[in-house]
Amino acid sequence: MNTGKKINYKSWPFTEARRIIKFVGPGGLSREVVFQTGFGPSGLPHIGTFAEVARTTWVRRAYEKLTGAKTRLIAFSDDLDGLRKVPDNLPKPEMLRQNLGKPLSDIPDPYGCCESFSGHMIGKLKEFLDTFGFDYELRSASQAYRNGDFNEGLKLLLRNVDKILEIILPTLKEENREGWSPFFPACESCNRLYTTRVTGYHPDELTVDYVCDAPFGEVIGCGHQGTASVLDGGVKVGWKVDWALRWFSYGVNYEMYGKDLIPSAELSNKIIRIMGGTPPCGFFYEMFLDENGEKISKSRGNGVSVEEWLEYAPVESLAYFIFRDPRQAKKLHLDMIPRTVDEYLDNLRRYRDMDEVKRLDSPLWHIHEAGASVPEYGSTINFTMVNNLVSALGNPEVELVRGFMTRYDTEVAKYSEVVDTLVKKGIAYYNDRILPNKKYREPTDVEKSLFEDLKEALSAPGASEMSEKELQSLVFDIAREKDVEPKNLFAAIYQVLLGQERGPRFGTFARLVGVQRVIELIDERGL
RNA sequence: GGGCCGUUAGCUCAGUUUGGUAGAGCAACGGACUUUUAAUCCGUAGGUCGAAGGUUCGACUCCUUCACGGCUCACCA
Repeated sequence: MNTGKKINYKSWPFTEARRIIKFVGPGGLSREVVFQTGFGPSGLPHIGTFAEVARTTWVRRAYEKLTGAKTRLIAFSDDLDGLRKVPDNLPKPEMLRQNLGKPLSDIPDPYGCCESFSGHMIGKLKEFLDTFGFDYELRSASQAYRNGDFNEGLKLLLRNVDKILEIILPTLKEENREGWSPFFPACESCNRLYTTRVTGYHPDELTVDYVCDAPFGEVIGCGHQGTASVLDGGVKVGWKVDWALRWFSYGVNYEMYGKDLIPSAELSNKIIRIMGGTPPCGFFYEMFLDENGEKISKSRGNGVSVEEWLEYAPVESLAYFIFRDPRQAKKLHLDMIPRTVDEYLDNLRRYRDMDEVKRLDSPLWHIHEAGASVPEYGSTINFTMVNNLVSALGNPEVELVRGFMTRYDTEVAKYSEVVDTLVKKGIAYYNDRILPNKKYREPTDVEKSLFEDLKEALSAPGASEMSEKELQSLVFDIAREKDVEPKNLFAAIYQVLLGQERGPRFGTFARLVGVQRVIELIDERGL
């Protein structure tokens, strides 16, 4: 894989890959590079989850392409975090309320199907990621801590707790500094994490003393006093320290994060240095915004979910959208789906004629498994056209739409896979987003009589055998007979019969849906 | 208060790494197909590249300052 080495591919995953190459140094190329991405399992996976794994994967593939080196992607779930508040979109809120402050991995599954709360969420995450064919190793905090994966790092943290406090405390509000500890012991009596306070450190014994008496939301500590080992899951460490611990223990070389985590990443960098480790190559990305430019938040329900997007458009289009410059905040809303899909299809058409060098900088190369699975597409059919067509046909079957398109472009059959998805999604989009906004105009008196003429002509013997051309000229004849500009009658057909400003060529349309259907449309409007 | 991003055509964005008098798509407008209407083709118009200063023979591009819009952080991962 040396062919690409001298070429400066400029798409951002390659820019990132070059950063990693520089970062690991000449000796690093022979070692496996570890990419990481982390998730909080307190909720269901969402678009940010998708974006983070996708982007990390793109950089990973670019790095592999440039170096031929081996890589791994660790997907890490923070299931040892305590439940901080009861999510309002989950069942059994009362049960969850009673478990506030306990590790997510030790709380029953509110859906009742998995072994724990976090088990359910991790299962969903896995399902979600597998849908898109991502390659990753799933790990969880509960396993990692309890298996002792982090023990070496935890020892170092305890031995250097003074230095860590020195770094973290100045970043806290005055009133929170007193008594703050990077360690959260799980109370051996009530199993809560956030109600314990560390009262003493014992680096030689590898333990901490604690008392479980702190208030946490609606709950308060049980009053238990004890000593916990920092090893094997006896304590969990606080967020920024946790991040450093993971980097240290797994030898993470690359991780992406939202820009809200920049300060956290800086602190974690300092902490891992105290531990004697090397911080990974970090990359922050901008947030997703809704149509009003506000940050997308699941709890507020603004913006778009992955599920919604996939209902109306193929997954490739979402990947295509997310691919664009991660350093630029992106507005994400459903109304931009048609444009995004069309742009994606445009790229697909152009991809065929690109040389290898250009292809590597195409978003399609990246989003389709490093160029391994870019579909062929040469038709001019796009999402906008499908939408117009579906709209004109009035919620048709997939078959009917395909038939219509074949008339327009005989090539369509060659790309049936792409086109069929397009049509299916287009129909869903039409039903949910266009149909509710249709406006049927009442016809004028003149138009009424024109429609009557049209209906009469279409009902005449032999009309059902008319060709597209004959049907088309029928409209002209009828209009001219009454001294009406033909274009006005066409406009009336779209606005009165179909409830839209524009539409397909009448002859083709009538031929496909059948003369009888046109008559029905006229009848339906009470003409 | 700290950090960050953005500002280029009506809209959505390329172009900035490696300086050489601005591009695409859509929208608009005009035309062609002896019938403008899912379309296609040809063409036209549209930008003091947020502002000012600096470096340079030359700046959208590099440097400095500022303005505007927005995001984010202070233990919540």
